[in-house]
Formats: sequence, structure tokens, C-alpha cells
Amino acid sequence: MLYAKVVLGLPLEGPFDYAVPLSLKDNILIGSRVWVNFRNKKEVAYVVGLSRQTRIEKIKEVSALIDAYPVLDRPLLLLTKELSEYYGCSWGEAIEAALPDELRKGKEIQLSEHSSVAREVGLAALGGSGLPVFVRGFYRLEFYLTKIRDTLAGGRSVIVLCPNLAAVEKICRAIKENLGDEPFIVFRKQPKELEIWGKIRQADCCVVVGLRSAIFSPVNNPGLIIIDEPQDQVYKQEQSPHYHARNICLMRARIQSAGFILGSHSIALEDYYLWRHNRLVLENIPAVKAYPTVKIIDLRRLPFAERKTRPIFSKFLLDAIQQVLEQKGKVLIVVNRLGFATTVACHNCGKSLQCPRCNLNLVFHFEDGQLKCHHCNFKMPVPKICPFCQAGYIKYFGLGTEKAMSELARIFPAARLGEDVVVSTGASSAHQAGVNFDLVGVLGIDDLLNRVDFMAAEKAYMMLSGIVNLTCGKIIVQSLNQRHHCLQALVNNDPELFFKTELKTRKQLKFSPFSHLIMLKLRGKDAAKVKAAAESLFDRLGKSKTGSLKLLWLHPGQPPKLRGNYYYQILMRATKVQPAVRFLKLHLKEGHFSSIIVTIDVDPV
DNA sequence: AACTTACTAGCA
DNA sequence: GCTAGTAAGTTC
Repeated sequence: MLYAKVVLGLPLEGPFDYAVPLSLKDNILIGSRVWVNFRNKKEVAYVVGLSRQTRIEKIKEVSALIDAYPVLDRPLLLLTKELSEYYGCSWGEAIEAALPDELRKGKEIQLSEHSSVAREVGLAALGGSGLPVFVRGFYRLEFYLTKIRDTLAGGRSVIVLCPNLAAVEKICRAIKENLGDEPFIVFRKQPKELEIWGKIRQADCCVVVGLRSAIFSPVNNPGLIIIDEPQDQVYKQEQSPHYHARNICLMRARIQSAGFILGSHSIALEDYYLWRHNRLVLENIPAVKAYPTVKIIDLRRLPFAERKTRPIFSKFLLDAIQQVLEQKGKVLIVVNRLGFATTVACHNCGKSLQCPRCNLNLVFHFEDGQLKCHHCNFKMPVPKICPFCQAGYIKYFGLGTEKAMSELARIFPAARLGEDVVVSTGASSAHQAGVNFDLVGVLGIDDLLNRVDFMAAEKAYMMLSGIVNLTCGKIIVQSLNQRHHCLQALVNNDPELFFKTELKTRKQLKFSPFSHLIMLKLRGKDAAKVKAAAESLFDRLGKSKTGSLKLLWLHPGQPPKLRGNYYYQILMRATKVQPAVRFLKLHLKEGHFSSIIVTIDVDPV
């Protein structure tokens, strides 16, 4: 008798054993999709093992085999297994994260036999060392193309991940024009998702270009994986399982002995750290243009008249804009996008108001006009006078693109908005408008720097480094934090300064890359119950032997209420993710609360 | 997650 | 003693 071990797309570990009927015994394979009767419901299940024996007494039979050939090959099964162990979901959930919607729902797909078994041997090492390669520079496309060409010549496939569709199209065009290959475009919920999936599965050797989910493409024998702008937050999946595509790239490259290339205008802190410890190779693509002049306008040292009215644009920036417009030049204004909350600071001394308990910046909430701490329940009304210097008025540091545009229209009525002057939220969206700006003005960078987020400075630095490529002229940044290492590194074109300073504080505070954060998210319909459950779980975790797991804090979700559910979060720190996740899974299985759902988010962004 | 079973507090 | 409501257990 043959038994199939299957997993389902539910938050259940399994695997569950089903007897294989004689009629299926020759065709059922590891990686096959089957229909099973699970708890009296017909469900799609994935075969992850076959065995001659079982411990289960009351066993059911596999109802039917869905496809003639397995939808998942061994490397993809391994990859999803590893994903589930790192991100704390079930194997089945990880498998479903890797498959198109229609396949998860049980739609049949015509497949033929695949030569992958034969190909899994004889892997040629690409790029020599086998280490990931970080390509730093604005003109890195050429580098990608060369590596893609080499990989295809060796008979192996390529996967390229981009943060958005514009970048996907750009790379596809370049591949078509330079290599003559027609890449497959992959992203979730596109009209022909399943059809394209099938074609990729059947292809001997191909190029796939797509968004986050493209890392799971069923390509045969991938020899190269490229992720462009890996620092972009879109690579982190917001819904469970909360995987980060960069990390999945790393896993897949290792499993399939493929080369791994990361590319961006500037290197992320984590990759810098890896490079410094010889775990990554850094490849610099020299800039063809000169580094722009960067000027920081210290908003605390403006002339008195200007300080009093506190306009969005400083006189200095306005003069510079005026000058460029007179010479028929192009101006870009970058305004950090703002949500509902904004920070509050003293206009005289520049200090932002902080929570007395957590020493974290307080955030202004429009709904009730109060300052709140996002890490505890502290809140207070906005003081009229600065509690630090007793002299300055407290100001709201919040402006959006719209406010900036209306101000520009008022001050420069003759300028054509969107042509002479472009207002944008960041480098990537400004990129479409062109690369040659004579002047870039950056507003609201303090909002980014003051974020309640240990990655705030890094995100700000990445954003600013992206802007550097958009101009050969001048960059003017208005800020209250002139001496911040992020801004000083930008002025002096000295990334090392930023990374060294940042790594020092990260090390002190034991943040990434020195440890990992793990967030437990509790949700439920009853606010009081969610709170009680979160507090009790926090207590219990605190009492148990948690090994390398350190409890940091407990606070309401952000936002605390979403779509009728109330949220609470528990933040923890761990040196090793897998053991911590294993411990948490075990712990959550025992004593959990009815009508409360707990999810694990590893490395939240 | 979804569903079944066991158990406890409130009530005539 | 009965039942509504919920805590706990199970899914091959």
C-alpha cells in the first residue's frame, strides 16, 4: 500500500497521510496536486512525500490526481519548505504563496514531462566566487545584460525581479533589443497569469522578468537571479506569509546553485555589512556624470523674518528655483509623501517631541489632535511652547506634494507645473519625468529622518542617493538636522561615513544586521479581548525559557483598528530566526485564545 | 481556518 | 437541570 503525505494551504503543519488508490499509484509523484477529502470538505493538497507505511488508522483515500505531471519540482518544494521555516507559516501556505491563484483553486493545467531531473546535475558556477554580487551604480543595466547573456549561453534560465512594472518593461525592452530573447513577464493577477506560468514551466531555458512573486516562477534550471533595487519595500509581502523577495532570492540561488546579483544606485546597509565581512562581492559601475553640488539649508538658522512665517520653501531655495526658471532650466521638487500622521518639532531649537517613556518621537494624529507614542499608550496635547528651549513655537512638520504644488503655482504663476517644475515623492517616480534636472529641491526630509523606525535614516539615505542620479546641477535639502550623518554623507559624497555611523548605532541598539526583529500580530473583533490576549501572551513569553529570543515591547497595532478588527503587536528580537520561529510556533499552538488570530512577521519593514 | 466537543456560568 | 457562550481539541 502506498501513502501520500500532503500539505494544504491552511495554517496547519501536517503533513496529512492519504492512501493512494491503485489507479493513481504510478502517476502520483512528489510535487503533484491532488484532491482530498479533508474534514468532509474537498480541498486542493500538495504531495510532499510518499511512503509505504503510515501511523494513521482511520485513513482516507486521495480522491483524484489533478495534473498529469507535478506542478512543483524538488527545488521549489525545498524553497517553500525553507520559506515556511523562516517566516513561520505552514509548508502548504508557502506553496500557495508560490503558485498562481487558479492553481490554488484546483484548476487543471496541461503539463508534459520536463527534463529538469536530468538538469539538476552539472551546474556550472557563475561569476567565480559563488558569492552574491552587488552592482552599485546608475548604469548597471549593461552589467545585467552581459550576465544574462552568459547564463543563457550556458543553457540555464534567468529570473529578474523589479520593484515596479515600469522597471519590468524597461528591462524587457533592453533584453529584447540586445539579446534578441523575448522574456516572460510575471506578476500576480495579470490576465494570462496561468497561461504564462505553463509556458515557463514547459520552456527548457528562458528569461523571466517580474515583480516580487516572480521569484517562484517554475523555470527550469535557473542559473542567475537578479533583484533590482532590493532595498525597495515592495519586495516585502504585506499579507501572510510575510516573506521578503530578497531573502527568497538568496534561498533559491543557494538551492539551485544559481548566481545572485543585487543591483541599485546605492548599496543597502545590510549588503554593505555583508561586503565588509566578505560575504558579498561589490561591483562599482562608475558614474558618467559629475556628482552634483549638495547644499543643506539649515532651517534653524534662517533669517528672523523667515523663521517667523516659516514658509514651505526657504528664500534660498526660491531664489535658486527662480534662477533656473529664468534660464529655461528644469526643477524637481521632492516631497516625502505623508500619511495621516506627521512629526512635531520646535521651530527654534529643532528638537522633536518625544515620548517620556520610550524616548521615541511622538506622532501627531489629525483625528483627535493629540501627540501619541506608537510604542506605548502615551498621549498628550500639543504644547504651545517648546518644553526644551522655552522659546520656540511648536510647529507641525507636515506637507504633501499637493501643498507644495499649490505654493509653487502661487509663487511662480508663469512656470508650467509638470514641465518646468516637477513635484514628486521620490527618485523612482521622478525618474519617468527625465534625468536631467538642473535643480532638485528636497522638502520634508526630517519627516523621514524622524520616523519611529530603526531604518528611518537608511531609508532617507537611499532616497537621497537615488536623487543624486537625477541631476548634474545642484541639490538643495531643507532640514532641521543639518548635522545628521545621513545629510553629511550626502554633502560629502561619502557613503562610508553614513554606513559606519549607522552600523555603530545599530550595533549598540542590537538592530539589523546584528539581529532580527520578529513581530507577533494579534487580531480579533473584540478590542478588550485582543488587548487581554496580547498582554497574557506577552507575560507568558516573558516567563518561558526563550533562548535567544528577547521580548521588546507590546503595543496597539498601527492602526489599532482595521477593517473591523482590532490589532495588537508584540515585538521581539532574535539572533537566529529559525529556532526562534520554531519556538514561537510551538508556543502559539498551545494556549491560544478563541477568536484571536496570531500571525508571525519576521523582519518587519 | 473551520469545525466539533467539553465545560462553565447564569437562570428558572 | 438546562442552555448559551466560550475554551480546547482535531483535522490524515
